[in-house]
Amino acid sequence: MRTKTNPWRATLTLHAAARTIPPTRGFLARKSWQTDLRSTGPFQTAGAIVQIPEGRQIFAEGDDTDLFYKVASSVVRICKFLKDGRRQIIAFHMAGESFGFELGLYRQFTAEAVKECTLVCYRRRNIELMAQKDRTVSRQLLQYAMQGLAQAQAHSLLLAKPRAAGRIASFLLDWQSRSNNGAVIQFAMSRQEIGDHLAISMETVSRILSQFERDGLIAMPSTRELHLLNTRVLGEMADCK
Amino acid sequence: MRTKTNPWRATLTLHAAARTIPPTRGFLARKSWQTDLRSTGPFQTAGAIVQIPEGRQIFAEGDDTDLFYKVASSVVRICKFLKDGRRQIIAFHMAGESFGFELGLYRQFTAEAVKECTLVCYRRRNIELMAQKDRTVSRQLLQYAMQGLAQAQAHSLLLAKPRAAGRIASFLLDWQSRSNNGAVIQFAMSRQEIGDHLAISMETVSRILSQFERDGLIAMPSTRELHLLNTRVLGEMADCK
DNA sequence: CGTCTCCTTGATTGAAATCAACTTAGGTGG
DNA sequence: CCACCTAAGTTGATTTCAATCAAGGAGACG
Repeated sequence: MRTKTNPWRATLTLHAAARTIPPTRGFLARKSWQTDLRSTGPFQTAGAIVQIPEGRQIFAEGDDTDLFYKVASSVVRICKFLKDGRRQIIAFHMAGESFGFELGLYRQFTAEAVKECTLVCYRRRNIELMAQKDRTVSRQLLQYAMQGLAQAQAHSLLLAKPRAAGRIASFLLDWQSRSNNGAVIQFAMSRQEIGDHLAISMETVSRILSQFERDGLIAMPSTRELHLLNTRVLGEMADCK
Repeated sequence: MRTKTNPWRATLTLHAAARTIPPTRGFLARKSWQTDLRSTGPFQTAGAIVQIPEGRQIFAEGDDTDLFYKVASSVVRICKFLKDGRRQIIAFHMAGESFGFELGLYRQFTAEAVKECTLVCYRRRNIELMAQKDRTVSRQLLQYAMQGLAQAQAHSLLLAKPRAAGRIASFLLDWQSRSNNGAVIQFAMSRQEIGDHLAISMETVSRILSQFERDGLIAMPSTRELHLLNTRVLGEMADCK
């Protein structure tokens, strides 16, 4: 092994295990299809509930796109493993958000549980059949796709920011608005994961969060808990840098 | 910087049946969830042809999302004007590609003609009504949204590249595959526009293209014409940096 | 108590932004 | 046709910011 530690190499070994352990298709086929009490849409009766342990892969690049998901609890990361060894996290999804929608027959991205999470899993084929009969289903599908599009575009705008501080400020405000938890943010993900999402190094994430704290913009009671103290200035940083 | 007038609305009233549009191709051409409406689709009779002069705005941030478009000729840029004065171009669209699809009632982005261009314009309300009756229309809508999603995700991956050379190499290869013109690329856009798309400065774009030429990766007979000489090495740069 | 992982902080290096000067291409009118 | 003008593009010098390399600290856990 190398002297330099690769924080997600551990997760990579989990992938290998995950590929053999949870046989996505058979596993779910055996599972009884049950009603998702959290869902309110027309998909209500179509989902199966799945539990995924921390760090475990949900699907991998190259898999069939025969299933898609909705997060019931915790956080999921959607990532791409690049040839140069980097991992780019193109999205985090939290409770209520759907993911796993893809255009082609095979997946372009890998999905993994950031922490142990509960998902509702839909069989694409079933939903497509439903969409043929039920107009509300096809509208819901379009809605999901458009939400994903808006999120991806927002992420492009974030990555286009020239300064790391601006990206982190944007990320904090976005995360706050999505988690609906007031000024308090509970991070499920590590500094490394934040960095892989914002395309900056773990060290820079740490440095800038420290700087924000020194400037009185945030408070960090613990490494994974963060209070936004001055959203106005954070917003200015997000807008301007 | 640019004119604020919207002179194309007048042109809209002259309703002409949309002629056959070049079919979508390239990385978006996938099997599933795809409907090809190039000659028989219901969209064929629903579009109005519009001509937009160079640099002119097609729609602006804040406008109603009551129309969407397909490019018949030339190139369109979709951009966001940021508070710090920067312009981020989130996408270029070329012949055969559609744009202007947005989730909400009001636009998040501005569209402008890079060069004088011809568009086919669809009224969203009409298409939605058609989608209620015709399943192929609703599938086409979903298809458009998914294509936009895939493109936005690809752009996120591009912007996440840490080195400017990698972004430019990716951009060149993407542009080549979309323009279907062999190894020759004709740029409609300026260095500044490329920079605004890749989130790097105009000067760096110029420097790196010069470097590529010195390294024998490309040839530049003129500033807007570019020949890819070594796509293998360009591909490696796109992958690795 | 040691060990591991995650996080923080410091020192150095490297790449791109910025500032600035200069060149080229394209258009206009004499 | 040329002289001129302007916008676009190139190249160089300097500065700035974040990556990298390196070391140490904090918390979890057996």
